[in-house]
Amino acid sequence: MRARVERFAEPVLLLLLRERPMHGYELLERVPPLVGEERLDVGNLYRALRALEEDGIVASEWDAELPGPAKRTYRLTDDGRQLLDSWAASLREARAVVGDFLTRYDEERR
Amino acid sequence: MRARVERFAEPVLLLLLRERPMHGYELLERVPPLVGEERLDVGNLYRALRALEEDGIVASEWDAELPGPAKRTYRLTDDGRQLLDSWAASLREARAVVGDFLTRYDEERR
DNA sequence: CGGAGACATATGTTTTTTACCTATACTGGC
DNA sequence: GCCAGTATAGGTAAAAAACATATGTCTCCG
Repeated sequence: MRARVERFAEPVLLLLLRERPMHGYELLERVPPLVGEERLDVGNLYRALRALEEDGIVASEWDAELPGPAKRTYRLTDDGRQLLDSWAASLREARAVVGDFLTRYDEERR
Repeated sequence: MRARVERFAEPVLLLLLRERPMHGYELLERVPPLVGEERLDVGNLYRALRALEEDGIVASEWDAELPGPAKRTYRLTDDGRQLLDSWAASLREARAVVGDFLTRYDEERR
């Protein structure tokens, strides 16, 4: 019964892409440690990326640097940066709410 | 796009019931401020309570103190206390994960 | 040179969680 | 008698997550 933040993978994705553009497979490896999970579902990751692209949060292009399987490099758009900022604000609130819960939990502990 | 902790209403329920037994309708009023939401869905609340009871996390009995509609008073069982403890531990972790995210977010802000 | 395994992207389906809506019953006050 | 507040409960739709499978490329190894 692990407590998890809803859709937390999304802001993590955006954060990583703000640091530098990368492709999906790399995100697949880099997201989990930040989320505190073993692994990220592959299918859902690519679906999420395409959804974010539809909404103009990320943009991608195929890498033509020949060798290796076709890969798409994603980068954060300006709208994406804004979305990340609002995720951050919202996560700060959520963290405070959990903090209040824990304070109250510790208070009346017995 | 509010960041919410998955199933957060449940540990809040348990916390409130640890403080003192109460009935569902009272929880309905007391949970939302702790969760940082406007309201808690009525139907889901009672469903959750019955599920928790099936699992031996809470126990309830009808109040026969006549006036008013029939009401059920819920209290936390020993198993419930244990579950609350493990929720708390898990929420502490989740809070730390979000904290790390925010630190990293603030670092490379630009 | 054939096959295993890592890299890379993607779709389909099921389950779980949440949201939304409706139903029922008792009581007090107007 | 009816309306609003108290109290519990079911049904169903939508959203999110988990689980499973497909397809193609390239590298390394025997």
